[in-house]
Amino acid sequence: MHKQIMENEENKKIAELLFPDIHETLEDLEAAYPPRNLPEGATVTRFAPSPTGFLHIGTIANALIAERVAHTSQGIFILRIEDTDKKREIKGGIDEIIHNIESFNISPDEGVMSEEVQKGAYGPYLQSQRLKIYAIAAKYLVSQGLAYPCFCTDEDLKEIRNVQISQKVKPGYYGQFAKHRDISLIQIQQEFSQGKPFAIRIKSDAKVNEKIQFKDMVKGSLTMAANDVDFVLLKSDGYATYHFAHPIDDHFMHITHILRADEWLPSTPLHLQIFRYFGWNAPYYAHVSPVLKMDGLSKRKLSKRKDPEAGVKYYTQEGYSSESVITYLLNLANSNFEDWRRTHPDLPYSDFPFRIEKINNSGALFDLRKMQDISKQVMAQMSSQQMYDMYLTWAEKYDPEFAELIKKQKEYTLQIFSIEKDQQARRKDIYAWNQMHEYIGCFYDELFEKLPFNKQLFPEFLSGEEIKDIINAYLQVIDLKKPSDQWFNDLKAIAAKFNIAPDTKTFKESPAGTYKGYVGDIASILRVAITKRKNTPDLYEIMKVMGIERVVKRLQETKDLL
RNA sequence: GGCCCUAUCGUCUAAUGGUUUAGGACAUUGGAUUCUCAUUCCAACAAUCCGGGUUCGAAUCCCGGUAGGGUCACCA
Repeated sequence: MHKQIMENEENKKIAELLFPDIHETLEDLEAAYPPRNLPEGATVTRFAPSPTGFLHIGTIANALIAERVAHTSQGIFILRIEDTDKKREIKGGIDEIIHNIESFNISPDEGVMSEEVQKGAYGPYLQSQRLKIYAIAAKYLVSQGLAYPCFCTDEDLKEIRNVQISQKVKPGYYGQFAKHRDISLIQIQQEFSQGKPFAIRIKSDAKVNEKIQFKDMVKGSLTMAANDVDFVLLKSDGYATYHFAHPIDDHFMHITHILRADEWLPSTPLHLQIFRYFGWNAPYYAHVSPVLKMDGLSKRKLSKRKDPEAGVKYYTQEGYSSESVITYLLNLANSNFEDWRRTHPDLPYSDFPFRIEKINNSGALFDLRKMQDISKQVMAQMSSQQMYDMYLTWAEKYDPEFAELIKKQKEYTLQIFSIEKDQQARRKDIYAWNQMHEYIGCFYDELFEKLPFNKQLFPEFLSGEEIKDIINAYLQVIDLKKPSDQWFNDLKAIAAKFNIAPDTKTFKESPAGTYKGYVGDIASILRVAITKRKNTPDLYEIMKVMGIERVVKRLQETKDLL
């Protein structure tokens, strides 16, 4: 009993020696960050990326999930930046993260809003600015004998590891291998006098073969070995490790649900240990599997180095609309989203009742084809104005010349976007903005002139002279004010003059040689003449949008090329 | 290697011990419609990893195998 009291005294002295400038206590922190006043059932989630300069599509998926979980429960979604690894940090990384999640409509209610601005009463939200909080927490653990300073150098740790390898035991700083575990005040003072740097390690209380149980909202009930490693809490540079920052930040920010990547699952016992040491309630955990890719015969995570589609940049550059990416990711996370979308085509995705429990508990292969299909559907649903706005935003960055052109001819462009767009949807021709230039380029005279003219596109059974005659014949009757069926009758009439069948059926059912072709060939000639392309949307609508002057001009010019 | 997780058409998945001839979507193939193409519509193809057990009954529960994934840092 007497010994216990002496130890307690010694621990307090060690804490003072290690953290002489820290005078605040855990109670002060609790008072500074009181419980949130939220409606029953509201969840508080966070997205906590590191500013390493590369945003993975899976990271966006997790951000989206966290945002949906918070906002479908009237809760709060926080952006916290985990910038505790100074070596990997990249300049401008924070702004890039913010810019990216915003472009996917993922808006934090609280946290880091820009490099300079933070919002909310539970900050700071930049881990590099929370060092004092970590120190207060670490000092508490040391004073309780639950953590201790470790003066090991990299070489010391390497040596421990080598011994463990030769003895064929588990590597790590634990038990008998944790050489500073029972370091005394006097020893610490000695190390201190030599100016040695130190890290703070947890003093694990795990018993041999001890198991812990916890429930994960995605993976279900889990039994894992209790952590027996004296892992690092505070690095020698004063920054917290993830393992320490996570419980502390999420406790004082009153996060209710931890949504994070699957790879954290094995370290959850460490985090639970910390919550227990502080006597705090642990939050709910939900570990989300990563997006995978086939590599030869095995699956692996989408790789930053090998797979362009791993980066968010890929989608923004190619011009997948944010709605398309969100739809795909939501679909991957809650597979019933697809059905919901079909039955509620007009509702915003935010109305979808997202459920953590529905998240799949194993990784899915990324399917670009599926994504493209979704993207086509999303684009087909857009109004012409929406399409114009979104495309212009993209083009201004990635195709500035064309952006100028469509800005100058906004009304014309809107009309082009409305071709074959009835009440419900438009044609599903393209899935990304980078296909748009080629798709609609021929409408603009400036670009049309530059397009190569290819005689081969005309029906090969007609001579240049015959094609000229057909164009002339059409020029005589051209009238775009007629309804489309009458317009088409004109084409049939021309067909008749040139010994061409009025429809496919007649052509096919007549004996060989009766007709040279069918009315589609007439349309084809006009199509090629005014677009220089073989495949286009509805010819009649194209002509109407282009206007009679432009159509006549292009038909005239085509004759000169034959 | 230790610990953990996972296993249904090629891909994403549904089926919560009996509603099942295992459903849908993407992809693929064929057909119908259309002035081309794209659509749209119809159809076809196609799966419960293997072996045991529990049960009247198993994709579903249990055990073992196999395969894949994750993780074992003063990175996050």
